[in-house]
Amino acid sequence: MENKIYVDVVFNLPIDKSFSYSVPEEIQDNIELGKRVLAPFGKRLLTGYIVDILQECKGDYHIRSILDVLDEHPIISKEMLTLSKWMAEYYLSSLGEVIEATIPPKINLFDKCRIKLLRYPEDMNVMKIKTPIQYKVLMCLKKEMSLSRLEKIVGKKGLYSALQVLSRKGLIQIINKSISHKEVEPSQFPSTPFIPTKEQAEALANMDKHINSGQFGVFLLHGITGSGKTEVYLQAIDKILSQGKDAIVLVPEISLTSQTVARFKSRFPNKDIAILHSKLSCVERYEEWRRIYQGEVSIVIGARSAVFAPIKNLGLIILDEEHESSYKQYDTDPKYNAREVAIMRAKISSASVLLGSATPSLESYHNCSINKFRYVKLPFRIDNRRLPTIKIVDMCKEAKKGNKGIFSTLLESSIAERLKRKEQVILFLNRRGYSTFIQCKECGFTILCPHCEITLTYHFQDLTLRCHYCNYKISAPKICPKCRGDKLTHGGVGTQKVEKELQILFPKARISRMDLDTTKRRYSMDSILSSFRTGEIDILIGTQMVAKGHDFPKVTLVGVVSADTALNIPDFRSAERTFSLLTQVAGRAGRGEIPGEVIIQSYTPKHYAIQTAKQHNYTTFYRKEIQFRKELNYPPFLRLLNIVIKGKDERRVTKMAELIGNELRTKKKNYQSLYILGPAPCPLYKIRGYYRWQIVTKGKRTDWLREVVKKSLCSIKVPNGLNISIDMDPVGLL
DNA sequence: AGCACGCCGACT
DNA sequence: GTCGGCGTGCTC
Repeated sequence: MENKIYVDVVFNLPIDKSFSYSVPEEIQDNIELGKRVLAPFGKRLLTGYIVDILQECKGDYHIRSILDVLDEHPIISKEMLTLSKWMAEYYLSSLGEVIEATIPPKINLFDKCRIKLLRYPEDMNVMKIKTPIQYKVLMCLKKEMSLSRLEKIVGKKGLYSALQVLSRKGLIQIINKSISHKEVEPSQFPSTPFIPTKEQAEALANMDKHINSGQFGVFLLHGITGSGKTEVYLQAIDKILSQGKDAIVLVPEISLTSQTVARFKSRFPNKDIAILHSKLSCVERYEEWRRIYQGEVSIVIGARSAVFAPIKNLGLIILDEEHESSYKQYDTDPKYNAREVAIMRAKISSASVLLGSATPSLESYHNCSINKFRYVKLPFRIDNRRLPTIKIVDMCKEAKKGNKGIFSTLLESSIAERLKRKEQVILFLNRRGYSTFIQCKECGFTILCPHCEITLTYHFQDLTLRCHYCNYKISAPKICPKCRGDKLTHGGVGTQKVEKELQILFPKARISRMDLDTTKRRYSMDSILSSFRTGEIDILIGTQMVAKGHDFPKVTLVGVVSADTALNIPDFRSAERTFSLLTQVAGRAGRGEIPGEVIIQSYTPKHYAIQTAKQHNYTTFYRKEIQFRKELNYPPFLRLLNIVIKGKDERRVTKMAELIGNELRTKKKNYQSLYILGPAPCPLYKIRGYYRWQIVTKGKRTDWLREVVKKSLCSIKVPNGLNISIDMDPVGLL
């Protein structure tokens, strides 16, 4: 006598709940955690994921039965399910949505879920075909048909129950050709001889002990630009592979995958490598995922979402440029950070994490200082090549000299010099002109919020300056509060403008621009980069994307058109971003034989982020920055959770924001060290007709933050036309 | 998220 | 009279 079995199922819906179903006896043997099921949900038929198996079912609701199990083998492993549950809780997302984010998109479309007609009833009455839909299904089915096709013909209404009844009567069969599952023997990998430098060897020896022990551990590899971090990655992976384990390598940008893959392939020629990122087509992505799932692959290289690669025996996750904000997903739920997820995944799977950066995030470096992470340093460049010399041009002085253009005389003459010598130039520009800050052209002063120390944003409707964290408001001054000068200007120059002016100054130079606009096409970035590498371009103008990881030996000059754009972004991380950006771009210069030179233009040349970048001094920058974070209660000392209210009707948005703000403030009394800032307009408070306000919550403990926010939001009904999104550990810049 | 129920305005 | 707007509430 078999016991009845129930399953808890979650769906890809914004519902923070699982639903219990009974399981028909015929498919009870097929039930397993992490498999997909076809289940009736209201009037709909949905694909859900088994997250629990129960012997009995309590609850006074009417229990329905699942229709079918869609997988032969679990699509979500036990470890991935544990990880998903943690993510759902931590990022305040529904489990179903998290699970859906961890598998390739539209995977359900690849299901060959088909309906087969077994026999046609001679007499409808004998078979008790009662409902019209059952009749319709039988009439439509010739021999075999996909479920989606059938749905199109007969409609969704009542289809699931009709199918259920018909399959019970043995008239039809529901077939799934699902993903198969191969167990593969981990093969021994012959290691290729490679001689690491003294520093690299030391770094590796440090890690080896822990990697060999097969225990969870996080390493921060702090290697200055050009110190050969990639070689350390390769060595670490070699170690992991020789243990029969597999590795995931995360890179911050899709553009970096192809060159990383090339490097890894030449190093591990007889290993299969999979690539995962969002610019792959659905089919390609699914195919790569399938290869990993079936154990054909030992190394996965990819962007953020590759952290979910279905690797079976995970040994190591590498995050290159771990400080990059692109590891944080901020547009769709769950708003996860691949760095945190990687660490959690490694913990669950007893694997290691290797975070690499020339400019570690404050959080990671701080974690080293409290011994949560292990710190490993590569302090020298390969072949002891010198770091480029950095010159800072004070643009205030430049303006006083009467130079009103974008380029200082030094930068202009330096460019001319390189052109004459047939060397290459990169001009870097952080085009974030949107943050309409006001800066004094005479003394470089920007007005900061007295409470939050972030740049105030100019609102032209009511001529005010506002803090978008706490909504501190003053009317926009006409003269500089510091030097009494009257040359207050709006910051922000675009790449197009730079290109135009440059073309006028140097009509013969071959200039190319690389930013979001010119790289939208799939391989356009690769083609721009390769023509720059082969010397078809003299000057490359670009945004952040030129700063990252590329190796151009012929580049001897890097110009930063304006270091202030990044510095004046209204965000508490603006100094950190400026420091790392300047360090990264500077790292592009002098990678060949000829030493490089960097010229940084700024109206605030004395700022510590710019000064420490000039001196290549991370430690000093860290000390100053961590002190600032401590004084103003910013991460890593307090944690942030951001609530964004979005809608087309501005008044309704602000009203809702106030309502939530009040609710939070009444609820926060039960908790210690909790701060509610705002509501205030978002830095980009109007996008495509939508108004956005935010409430920044700060607290010592993330669980309390989540609890307060959860409780406050569940007592508020969100009306139509308004959207509320929650962002744990936001990286800012919405 | 969908989908239905439900309760008020302008139409054949 | 009803067609249809979208507010509210539920889905095992």
